[in-house]
Amino acid sequence: MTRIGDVTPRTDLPNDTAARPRERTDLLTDASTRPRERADAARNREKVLAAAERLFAERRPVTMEEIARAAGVGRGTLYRRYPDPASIALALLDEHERGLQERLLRGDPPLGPGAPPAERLSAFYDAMTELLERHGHLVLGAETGASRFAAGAYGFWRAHVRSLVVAAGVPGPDALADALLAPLGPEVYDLQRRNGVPREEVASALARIARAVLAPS
Amino acid sequence: MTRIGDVTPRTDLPNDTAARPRERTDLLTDASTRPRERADAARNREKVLAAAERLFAERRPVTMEEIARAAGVGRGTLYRRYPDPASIALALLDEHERGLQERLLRGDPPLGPGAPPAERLSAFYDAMTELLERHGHLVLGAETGASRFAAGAYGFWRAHVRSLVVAAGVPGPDALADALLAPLGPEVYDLQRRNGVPREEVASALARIARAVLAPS
DNA sequence: GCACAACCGGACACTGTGTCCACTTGACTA
DNA sequence: TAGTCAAGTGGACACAGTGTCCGGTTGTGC
Repeated sequence: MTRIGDVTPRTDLPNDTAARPRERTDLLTDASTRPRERADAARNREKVLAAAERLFAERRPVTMEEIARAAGVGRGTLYRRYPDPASIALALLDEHERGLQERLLRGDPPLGPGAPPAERLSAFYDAMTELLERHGHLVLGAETGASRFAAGAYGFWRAHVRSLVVAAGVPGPDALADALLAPLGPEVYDLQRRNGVPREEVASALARIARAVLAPS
Repeated sequence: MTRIGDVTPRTDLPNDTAARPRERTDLLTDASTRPRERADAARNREKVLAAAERLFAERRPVTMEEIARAAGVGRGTLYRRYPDPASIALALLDEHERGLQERLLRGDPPLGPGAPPAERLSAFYDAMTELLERHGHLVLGAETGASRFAAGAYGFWRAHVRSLVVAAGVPGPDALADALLAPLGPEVYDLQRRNGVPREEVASALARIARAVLAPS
């Protein structure tokens, strides 16, 4: 199956992913050949993103209509770029996830290559809880429920965790990868924080799982 | 906090829970004092439940309108009993979950009391995957996303798992309980099955986690 | 067989969706 | 600097689903 080396930080498009989700030709044409974005379009994209960031931070769910209104933009304009609110949250989230993905592939241990699998998984958990802490509202907006698995990022996280399971010599990596990723679902993290469990405690519970499952017996 | 002994299999109403979610007085009046259900009402409830069972099995999401139409019943009638499709799925799911809860509390080991915590958790995972296998469509209809935690059953599962963590002497039971329950989210299980992982493999991956985390070091 | 409470179900007002298209704007050319 | 026209804009529209309301109907207990 998929090996970690096969996976690029962003499996779909080089950039502007969610902004042009319907133009499948983007998969073939690179940024230099397609006409550059017009000034009014860029201006509106900024307005939309800023308004959406604000709305996601204050409540859920956020509707396309609300975003359009808050951004002072027509509904047609919004739909031109984004098919739904989740894809807008995803666009906002994109660079944060990308940074972490970069660190996983080429950063220093224990997050990056070099450390034992149990330590790498533990560090991954820690980094993910930090990302959830900082941008949880966006993750909840973008990757809720089953749509979480459809988002490009999940495939990356999964390939990473799976490779760690394999490296640790633990059998059944396919089933384990999803199981080990499940506690990072935004709803779960949100529940724990709401129940008064601090981020550090969540991270250390996950570290315990990581070490128990992947540590050499 | 909550100890396992405090929790009854169904934390809310004695029966007919979802059927009368708005009549808060039911919390005080017992079944014998309230007027018994009329024949036509009972007939319609059967029709609604049967239609909903069928609809949930074949696709999602299921709307109130569809259920009403399929059951040959007016929308007002449907809303009289159930506030939304999830509560209908919950009503259908209720007895299955209740049976498992009973076995956890008073059944034979390793599911019931008596076995070591790691084995009990492992058996719980196994039973839950079987429930998901059999009634996954209902669980997906009833306990998707964050609403899963709001459902009464989640509190029960959580109290059970937490007590096992405590019994095993593992620190941080509050954070661990939710983390250990996360892989049983219906979306996660559904994803794994769709990816071709058989139920047995999911169960054995979870068993591995259970033993690694709770086994005496 | 009567009275009345429980129940029924369609109509209504409302929110949000996604598409469409006549109009406007701005980038490029001559 | 003006002209051209594709790209971009935004409001109107048709639609789907929600949740409530209330006049009419049906059972149950007396």
